[in-house]
Amino acid sequence: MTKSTRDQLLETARGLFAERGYYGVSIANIADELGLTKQALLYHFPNKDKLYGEVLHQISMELDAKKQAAQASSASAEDQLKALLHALLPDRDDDAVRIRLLMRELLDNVHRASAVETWYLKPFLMDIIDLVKSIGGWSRASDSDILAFIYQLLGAVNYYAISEPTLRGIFGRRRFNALKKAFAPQLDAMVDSAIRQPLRPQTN
Amino acid sequence: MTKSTRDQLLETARGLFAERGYYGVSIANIADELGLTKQALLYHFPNKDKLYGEVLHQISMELDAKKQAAQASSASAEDQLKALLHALLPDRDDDAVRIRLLMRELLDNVHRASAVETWYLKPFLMDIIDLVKSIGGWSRASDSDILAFIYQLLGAVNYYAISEPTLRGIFGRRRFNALKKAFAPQLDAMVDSAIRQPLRPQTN
DNA sequence: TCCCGTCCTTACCGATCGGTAGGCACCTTG
DNA sequence: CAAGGTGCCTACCGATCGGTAAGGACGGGA
Repeated sequence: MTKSTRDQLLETARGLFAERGYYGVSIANIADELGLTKQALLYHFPNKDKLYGEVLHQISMELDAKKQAAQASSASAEDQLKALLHALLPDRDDDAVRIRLLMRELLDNVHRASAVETWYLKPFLMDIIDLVKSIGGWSRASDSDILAFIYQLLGAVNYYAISEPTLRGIFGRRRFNALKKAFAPQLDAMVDSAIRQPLRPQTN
Repeated sequence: MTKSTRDQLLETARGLFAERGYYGVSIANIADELGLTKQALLYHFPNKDKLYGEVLHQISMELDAKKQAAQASSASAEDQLKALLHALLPDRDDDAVRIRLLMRELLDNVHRASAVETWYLKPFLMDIIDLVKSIGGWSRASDSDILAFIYQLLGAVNYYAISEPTLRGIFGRRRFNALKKAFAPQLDAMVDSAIRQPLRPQTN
């Protein structure tokens, strides 16, 4: 069974939106990619905004699935956190596409009234806070400290993910591959060392 | 002495490009903001691309200045690294604007042939690699490990910077301010603990 | 056979895009 | 006073934007 036109449109739209952003892609561009006219697209989706919203919705669900899979995969909270970070690292192309699109959404969220990013992000972060809290030594940390810690890890992963093409361009394929290999262990090391010394009493 | 129209246009363009992206802003939008027509803008800049390029050029120079200031501010390499990270954290509004725009550039760099991000980023990263190398314990680390470490720190800072409005929306002003306060110390702690245990022999 | 959805087309709309051509007011310099 | 450059304007261009209207090809069921 081949994919429906609608699903193909969603997939194509996701790729193009991730690559060029909402305003950088016209609905005609998306339809063209499949050899269709934009009116074909408008038959399946009422307008551009709704199409974009559906793409975002799909992505937020996929991300949630990743989180739940990571939590189910391992017993120790520390390993669950690591598993989640590894799951968020870009392995396949569509991983990178998803992260790029969410990063754009984060940037656009200021001026466009798309609450999608917000409502998916909040429970996502809350769950991870709980996860970190159940790691020995972090149980008495403040929510702010934990959130800062988490957000730094997520930032490391996501920023790296969108930088891959640029880094490959800067350093060449060989050195980039070495970097790619080094990234995950280095991330683990960061989690390890942070967990070993959760927080010095800063009292700020 | 008041700012020249040209400088005002550059400043306005920077803000709008950061907020809505290259395709999300028309040159008429930029000129309107100053009560001018787009033809006034086109008198000062040959076309939209050149204007955007000049904005990027300014930003890359400002970033370079921050790096040099951080390196000059402190004697110990570790403190220099921390100083640089703190300098990159968004304090004023224009800090956030700069980071947002560079993040967009990083996303667009894949398809638009703007080499600007690349040439500013490469020496920037190279310098920081040297900086980290001169920290005790990291001198024998591979360039890949160091780069991964650095990139994680930069990612933490930059991702947080573009997330501030969203995070404020999610958690409210009070809890967001607590997070903002917690972020810098938490970042220092991350650097501290990573420096204390530079790398376990991974041999990958 | 006729009819009715499904799926996609051509034709068209007003608005806006980046950019060009040409002119007008103002200031400086001779 | 005349000349020329500066800084901005109105008018206009073709292309493209998101979206509407209407119709045609095609398949299944009555």
